[in-house]
Amino acid sequence: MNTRPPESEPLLTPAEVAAMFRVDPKTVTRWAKAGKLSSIRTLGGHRRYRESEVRDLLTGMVPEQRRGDED
Amino acid sequence: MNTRPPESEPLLTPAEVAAMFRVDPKTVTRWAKAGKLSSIRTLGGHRRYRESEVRDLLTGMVPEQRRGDED
DNA sequence: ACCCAGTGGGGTAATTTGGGTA
DNA sequence: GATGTCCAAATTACCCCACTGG
Repeated sequence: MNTRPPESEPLLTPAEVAAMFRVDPKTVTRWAKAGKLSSIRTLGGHRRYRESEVRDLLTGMVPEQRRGDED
Repeated sequence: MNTRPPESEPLLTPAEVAAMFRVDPKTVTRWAKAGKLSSIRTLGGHRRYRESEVRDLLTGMVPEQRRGDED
């Protein structure tokens, strides 16, 4: 059979991302529209999200400001 | 004169394309039926897809597909 | 010829989209 | 401003069984 599987980054469905963040799938869509989260489109127009990016966001590895601790 | 032998472009199975888009293999079949994705047929009737075309579709760099702006 | 994972064809649920609204 | 919800339409996922690919 095909011994050369094409390398592709794992993608997540809107429902999966929503479950990970404990938000409504619609909210995830808004994040994508706002450019806060990059998305890939299926040929039918549905969005898919990069698992690596979502994981980084969940871990708090955002390039934005990191909240410091107060004294 | 062309001294180049006909290089066969790498073909992908429905399952491989489906994995790249994170969709069901049947969905890829629908895309082919709808003409959104060109397909090659085996002598038995199974579909094969061009890897280059699939990659372009994934990247969004396709002349077709006029929808909303990117996210 | 047998095995069996994958595919085609069909039908039916489930999810997603987009807009408007709370 | 950011989320959640309701709605209709579109897209996708899952179910069957018969056939193909190797």
